[in-house]
Amino acid sequence: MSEDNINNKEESKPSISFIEQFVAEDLEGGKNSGNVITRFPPEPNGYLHIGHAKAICLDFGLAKKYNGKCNLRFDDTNPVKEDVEYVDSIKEDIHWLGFDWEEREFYASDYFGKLYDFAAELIKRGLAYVDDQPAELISSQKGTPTQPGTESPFRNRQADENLDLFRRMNKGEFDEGSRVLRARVDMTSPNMHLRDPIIYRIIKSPHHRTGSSWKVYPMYDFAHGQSDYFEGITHSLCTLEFEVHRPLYDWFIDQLKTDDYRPRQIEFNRLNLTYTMMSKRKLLELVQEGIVKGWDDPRMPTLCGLRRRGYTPESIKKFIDLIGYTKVEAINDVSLLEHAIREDLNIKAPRVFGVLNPLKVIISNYPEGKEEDVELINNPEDETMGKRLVPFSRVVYIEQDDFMEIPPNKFFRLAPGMEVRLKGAYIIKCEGFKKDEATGVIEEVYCTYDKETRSGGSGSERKVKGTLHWVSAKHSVDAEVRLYDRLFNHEDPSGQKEDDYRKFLNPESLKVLTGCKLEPSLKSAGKLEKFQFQRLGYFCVDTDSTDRKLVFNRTVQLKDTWAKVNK
RNA sequence: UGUCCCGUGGUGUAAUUGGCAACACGUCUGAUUCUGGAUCAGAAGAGUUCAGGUUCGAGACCUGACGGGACAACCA
Repeated sequence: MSEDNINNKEESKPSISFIEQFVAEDLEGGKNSGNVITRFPPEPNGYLHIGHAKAICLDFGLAKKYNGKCNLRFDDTNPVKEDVEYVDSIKEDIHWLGFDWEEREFYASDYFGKLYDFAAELIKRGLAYVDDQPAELISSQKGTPTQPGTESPFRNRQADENLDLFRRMNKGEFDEGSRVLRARVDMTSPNMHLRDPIIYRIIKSPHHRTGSSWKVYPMYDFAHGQSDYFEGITHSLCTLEFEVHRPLYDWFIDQLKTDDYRPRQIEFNRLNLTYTMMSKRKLLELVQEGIVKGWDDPRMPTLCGLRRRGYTPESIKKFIDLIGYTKVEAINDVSLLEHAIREDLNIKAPRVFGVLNPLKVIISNYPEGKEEDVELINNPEDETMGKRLVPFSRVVYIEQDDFMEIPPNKFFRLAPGMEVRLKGAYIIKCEGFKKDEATGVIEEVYCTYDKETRSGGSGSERKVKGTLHWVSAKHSVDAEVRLYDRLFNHEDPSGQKEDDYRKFLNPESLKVLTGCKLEPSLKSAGKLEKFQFQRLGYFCVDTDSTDRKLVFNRTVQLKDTWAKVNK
């Protein structure tokens, strides 16, 4: 192999997605004067979820990489479903992810005037007509994917009359549903979207931005492509289901454009995650039916839910980077998302002691009333995070799981006669325990400690098989800890034809633990602050937490090879 | 009985545009560890849905099957 080849291998760039390849080609071809302008176009009718994050990362990320701009545009063409509540949450979530649209905050409703004029122009050119038929009739005349449609009796209405009716529709002279404006394309097209699509309908509810100045509203298909055109979008990135809409968008732009410029639409696969679902409608049902506690319930795949769960924007972006953009409809394993958050928090989260299911351990030869501070490293992955002092005393709590009366093989924890290290403190030996014979519950464990084995001390070299986390009973703070598991116990809960997704709800998706014992330093933790509870997982302070009642959420468990062995 | 899109280890993606399939997650070993975490070393696992064709050479190109998906809201 020549030296050149070796160098090439070492320098080989990470591959870019097919979308980015198209963009790069356009740039090389001198299209759009070398500009890249994208847009993220949410409808303000729900909260953003991780699937939207995939689009956001693409739209904003690509623009940034190619020195372009990305607009935020709310597709607010349906006043009956949309609300400012959603506008605000969407903006917050995009910022949280770390993207910014500067002053370019647009609304499809900004273009209602232009869109109306364009529709009027289409009428004048004989390319649009007012249809007086009811919805069911129009629908039945559309035909089916395998059968051509039939033409409306109003299809050949004269332009003057169409124009007059369209104006009067907008003045509120007609009832909702009584008339629509349709584009005059081709009722026999194999593409259903081209069969004289409805482009305007009468809606009399007020709009969150334009109030009641309009009585007629453009359909999404009539607003979206043209909005891109008005904004000078060069690359219009969207999900696969809009592929069949593209010919329609092109048809509109053909009527509208005055030069060579036109936005290039590129479709990619939407994000699917195992054991959850992304349908906004179904997520709304979970909220409305009280199955979850709100849009920001930590079990939700919404960005606010993930944020409250303890996910970082970096971990979400890393995950999205890992899964890539293709045209294959894929379902991604949540374990990859979990890997991303573990990897991020491993570096960032300070380690602390928290005992979820406390078991009292009495160290009988440790002087009563004595207490001492032991020093612990905050994060072995990052020395700059320093050390802290944790109080130790005669009575400590350990995890119930860390003691067994009759241990199986390879149980490196506490059991009668066995020794174990209390991390950062001493080696202790189990001398006995107290058990409620009726229930079989272990109530207390009695140990002795080896004074010489204090961590960092002269006798600390001695090895024992297990190391446990612990909390001094006297100094511990109580907390509620919420353990989350997947919301559904089916990989694809909403993809089952026969069964409603509700059938697959995991009854154990939330377990609330009270009386958990935490080390005292946690008392002052701020909301959403993240920690690794050593040997257990990553946790963050819930937004419900107060000074009087600490509440933590478990973001994700640590990998647990013992649990696997134990199976 | 249509039109459009897609088929690469268990999962998600690569393959310098035609030169004998790479990475990540997961899985399994082992080392190490005062977290059964992290880290380190290693392993197993696909011959690219199938059948033809073009070519010296195909995961890439062509044809045809097969399989999956999208499209029939006055939703977006």
